[in-house]
Amino acid sequence: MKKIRDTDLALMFDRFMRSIHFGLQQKAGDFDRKSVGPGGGMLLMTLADAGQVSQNELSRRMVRDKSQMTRMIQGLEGKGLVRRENSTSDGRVVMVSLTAEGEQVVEELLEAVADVIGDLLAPISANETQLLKQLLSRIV
Amino acid sequence: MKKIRDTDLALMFDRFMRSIHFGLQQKAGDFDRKSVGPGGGMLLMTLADAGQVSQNELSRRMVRDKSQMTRMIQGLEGKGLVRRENSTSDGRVVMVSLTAEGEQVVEELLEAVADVIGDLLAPISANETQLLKQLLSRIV
DNA sequence: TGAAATACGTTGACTAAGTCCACTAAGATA
DNA sequence: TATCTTAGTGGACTTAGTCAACGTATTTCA
Repeated sequence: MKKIRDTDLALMFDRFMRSIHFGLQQKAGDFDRKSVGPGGGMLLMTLADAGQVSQNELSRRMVRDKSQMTRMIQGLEGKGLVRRENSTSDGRVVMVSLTAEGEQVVEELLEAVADVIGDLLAPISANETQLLKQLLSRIV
Repeated sequence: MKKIRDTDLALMFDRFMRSIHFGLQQKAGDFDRKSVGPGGGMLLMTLADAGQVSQNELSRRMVRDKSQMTRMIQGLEGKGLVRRENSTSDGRVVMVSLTAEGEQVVEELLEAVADVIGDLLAPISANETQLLKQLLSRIV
């Protein structure tokens, strides 16, 4: 059996992510009514996970440039999926959260993603999946 | 403890990959003499892993559009890092492989990536890392 | 307290990545 | 041979990512 180097993780992770995007794209018509795209989808999912957070925190979590955050959020705001509010405690920060419609879109999105990931995870057992998630959660 | 959903894997994987890119960027000056960038780097690493393969196989492995493959490869060929040769058995296919210089660049790149990934994997043990790699290799 | 440093977000300008379609040429099918 | 499929190329376009400059709000600390 071929030895797996740590660096192969990069290739494997990349491939896994791309497979998700690819799988989603195939069924994008089913749920991407608002055409949020991959980037917007990730942002919505992050918000679903994080609740109301500052843009700064978002860009930290998603490891994206703050300028990119601004623009992604503006796009989703225009579609009525997220809400921006000035923080009451710090005049510099803008808090972002999902609107009701955003919640609904994210729900459909999560369903589709779960579907695709489910297929990808088929080769390993439920226990192993659990283990994988635990390991990853400790890393990131 | 918060339940981790399967869909969170997407967020975690994405984040991990971005952390790698970010980490590499910090030290890009040390090894990216040819400025291959993230995309070129992934391609070189894939080639290092695969040996001589067709473009088609490459685009399958890397889950990227074939037209994108063409252009990425042209870029690296121009830098003298990869070689393109017509297949002797099938006139349609182009076989791609690393040049000697490409081998050297990829070696430095792998070292840098190993370094960054090593840092990221710090929170888990060597055994757990091994486990993680085994699980992933069965998935992708 | 007030000046300097720092932090959050926005914008502009640019480069890289990804998508989609049409097209050529070689192979496969029948 | 006529037709279908497959590998790769190129064009045109959209999205993503980078980098620096700027405005405004908050800390820091002399």
